[in-house]
Order: sequence, then C-alpha cells, then structure tokens
Amino acid sequence: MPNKILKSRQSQAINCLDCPSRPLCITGGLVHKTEIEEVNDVIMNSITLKKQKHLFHAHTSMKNIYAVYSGSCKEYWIDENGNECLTNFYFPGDLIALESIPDRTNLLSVSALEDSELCVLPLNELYPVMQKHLNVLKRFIAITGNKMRNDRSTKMGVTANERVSDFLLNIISRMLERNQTEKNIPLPMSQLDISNYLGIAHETVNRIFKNLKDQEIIKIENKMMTLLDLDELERLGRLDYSLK
Amino acid sequence: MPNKILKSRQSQAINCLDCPSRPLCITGGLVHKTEIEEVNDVIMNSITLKKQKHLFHAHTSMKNIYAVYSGSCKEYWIDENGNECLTNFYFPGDLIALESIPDRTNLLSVSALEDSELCVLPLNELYPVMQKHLNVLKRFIAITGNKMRNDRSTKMGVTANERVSDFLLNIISRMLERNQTEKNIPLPMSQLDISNYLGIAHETVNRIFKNLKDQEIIKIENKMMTLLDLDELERLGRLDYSLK
DNA sequence: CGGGCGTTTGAACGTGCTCAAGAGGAGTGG
DNA sequence: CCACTCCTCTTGAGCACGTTCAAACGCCCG
Repeated sequence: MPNKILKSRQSQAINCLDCPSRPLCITGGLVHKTEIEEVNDVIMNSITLKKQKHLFHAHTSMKNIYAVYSGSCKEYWIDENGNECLTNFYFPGDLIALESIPDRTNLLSVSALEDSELCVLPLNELYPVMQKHLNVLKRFIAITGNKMRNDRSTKMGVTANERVSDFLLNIISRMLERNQTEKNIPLPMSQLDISNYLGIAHETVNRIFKNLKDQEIIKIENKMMTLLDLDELERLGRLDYSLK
Repeated sequence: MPNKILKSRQSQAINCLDCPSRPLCITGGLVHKTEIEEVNDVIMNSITLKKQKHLFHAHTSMKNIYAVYSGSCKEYWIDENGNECLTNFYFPGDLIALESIPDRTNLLSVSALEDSELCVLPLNELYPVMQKHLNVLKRFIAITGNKMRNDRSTKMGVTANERVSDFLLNIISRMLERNQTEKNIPLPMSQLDISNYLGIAHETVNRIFKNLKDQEIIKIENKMMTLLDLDELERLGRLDYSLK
C-alpha cells in the first residue's frame, strides 16, 4: 500500500473536541467531555492518503474502522468483466468499513478521490468505550442506522433522470449537514464514477448534467456545484430530503 | 392497528434457547447460557400478525425492534404517485426496524406477507445487556453490518435479467442459511412485490420468470421454488454468493 | 510536450416500459 | 355453496428511453 503515511495523531493536532466534523462523527451529540475524550484516546493514529491511493483492498482482513477527517473516498468492487462497481462515497465525518465488521473482512475496496486524511479507530478498543458509556453505544448504533438509510435512499429512482437527481439531492443534503452552503457543494468524483455508482452509462450522466445546467437548475465548474433551483431538482427526483 | 394480538411470550413457549432461527438472530453465536438468557429476558412479548396486516406504518414513533420468528414481512413506502416502493423482505431470524433507531421514527411501513409471529425487543432494555455482555454487543453490531451487506447486494445488477437473478440468488442464499433445501425455497411475495422491489415492470419480472422456468433453471409452484441449475443462475446474475 | 483520462456530442440499436386484454385463483358476501 | 369481485399472473404489440459504438476535444499530470 504505497504512499500511505501513518502518523501519531497527537503530532498533528487532530482532536475530536475541535474537529469540524464532530457533529456527524462518532462523538456527535455527546455532551460529557469524558466520553468524547475516551473515544478520542482510542484514535491513536491518522492516515494521510494521496489521491487515487487505496485505504484497503477487497479481500483483505479488517481491524479498524476509519473516520474521514478531510477529503473524500470511493468504495467499489470489480465485477467479472473488470468493471468498477461503485457502492459508496465517503465525506468528512463518515465512518468507513462498518460493513466489514461481521467477519473482519473487507469485501470492497476503498480509495481516495482527492488527498485525504482519515482517523483510525481500532474496533477492539472501541467496544469497551461503548460498554462503559451508554451514549457512545447509542451513538454508534445510530450511525449504523443512518448509514442504512443513506445507502437505501440513493438508488430508488427508476429512470436515469430520477437516479441522477436523487444522487445530487443526496450529496447536497450531506454537504449542507457539513456546513457547506448551497453555492458551494463539492463534487470530487468524476462523471464516470457517478455512472458506475448509479448503474447508468456515463454518456447518459453527462447528458443529464448538461440538461440540468441548461435549465439552470445547477451550475458546475471545477468540481464544485452551485444549486440554483432546489424546487425543480426535487421535482425531478423521487426523494424528499426536506432541504428547505 | 387491527388484528394484532399481543401475548405474553412465556405463555407461547417461544424461547431463544430452542428457537430454530437462533443462529441468525441476535443470540446467534453466543455460547454462554447467561448471555442468551439475559437477551431472552428482554423479549417479554411476541406479536401474531395476520397476512397483510401492518407491524407499523411509516411516520410513526419506534420503541422496539422486532425479530421474525415465523412467516415473512415486506418493508415499503408510498411515493408521491401512490406507488408501493418495496425496500426489503424479512424472514425468520431477521431484525426489523434497525433503520428507525437514529431518531426513533419509522420512515417505512412493514406488513406481513403471510401469517407471522414476531418477537418484540424493547430497545432501551437491550442496551444494558449489550453493555454488560461484550458478545451481545459484538453480535448486534455484526448484524447491522450483515444487513448493510445484504441491502447493498440485491440491487447492483444493471439489466432486468441480472436484477431478477441476483434477487433469486439472494433469497436462495438466505433460505439455505435457514436450513431450507434447494428444493424447498419459499417465495411468499407476489411478482408485483418483486417488481416493486427491483424497480422493474411486473410484466418484465413475469417474462424473466417464464424464461427461467422454460430453461429449467428454476421451478415455481404454489409460492415454493425449486432450484434446478445453480451454475446457470449464477452466470445470469452478477453476484457471487458461493452457494456450493 | 505527449499521453491518458474525463467530458462532450451524434447516430443507431435494443432492452424494457406502457398499454391492453384475458385467464386463473383466492377471498367475500349473499 | 355459489356467484361475484378483486388481485395476480400471463401474453402481445408498439414505443421510448437509455445503451452502445464512434469520434473529437480539453485538460491534468508526468
């Protein structure tokens, strides 16, 4: 696994208490300082991951879960024809590898969409903290529930237009949670990634993006999206994210 | 909520220790009798649910999770056009309402596909057992991970043939886990349910079923499926369930 | 400066949808 | 117990959306 640098977390001044993504992450909603600090103590290391480098590959063993501190990642597998099938995108505050817990095996690969930093949470050290602090236990289980909801919600659309609109609404909703404004939505993944995620030809994704831009519903330049007409985008999709 | 009968669990002689679905359910893998018994003690009641009756409706508050003891359920929501969008099927040993934990709100409805029995697990009473017994905590989190994997795996196919094949492979794999033989796979849901689940026209589902039957890959009669040619079904799908 | 990736656009084909209609089966009420 | 209704399953025909194939361009990165 080249280009992956492990650093002691202390030396980087990364700390849950002043992490901007804390509300979304595992210490989100916790009020007692001791609870937060005990989770923070579990996270000894962080990983710096250069663009396109892998956090882990499919069919490897898993010991840690990871929290995105900065940047973004994609999760995928390679099918029998060599196609890259994307299963998820991860942004700051998201936990990676929750799926790998049952048999401690990664069934999917994860790589960075851009230069990223990730916090390392050794699973075996996290369990005792959950046992000691009910609020940490509740928080962790709530996060797994939120992931189930999020994973479900992005692929319900039937037509290509619905799927792309729902995808954008999902990204927008997650970015607004992360204190981005609607003029400032990062889209770090390529259109090809989006097509592989949605199970749609990349030409179709491109044409739908063009339509959305021509109709002045969104604007995209330099991997950043500006939302111009939320009402119309919600009308095109099937989901209600209640973004108002 | 008509036709829903709550009984004291004791009076029904339903007990985790001799439940046939225990290996798949929350006490699966546990070896210490005290652990199993303390989980069992949390489950005071079971629910008898007649076919088509609801366990709960969307937009209601949630206090319990449910374990299917017998029968089967479907989970769905109604979109703005009144279409029933199926999100999951639940079989004996499966836990229902894990998604509802974050905000204690059901976003989806669940109803019975056939007469069913469900065990009621009050969430607030389950937390202390997880805190006390590391193995119960690990088991619960493993189940959430398994659900994430299962939810993901059924909708990756792009073509209608792939989606139907993957759906059948998923059902078969879950039924073999439940000690069914490949000559004896229950399909309690209607073709309409399957089409609503897969996001495919029900006519298309029917035609693909007809092809699978004509090619002697499967046989279906009276809501029971017989698997005749696993190799061919796996070739048609995209997933590898390694069912051999 | 060259190569490769990502994006854009066009044209033709084909899968799967829509609409329509009928048969079979289960459940309900008289 | 039968008749009626509704739901599910089945099959056909035409159409449309999205794919596939092809080609060209811009741009990032080495």
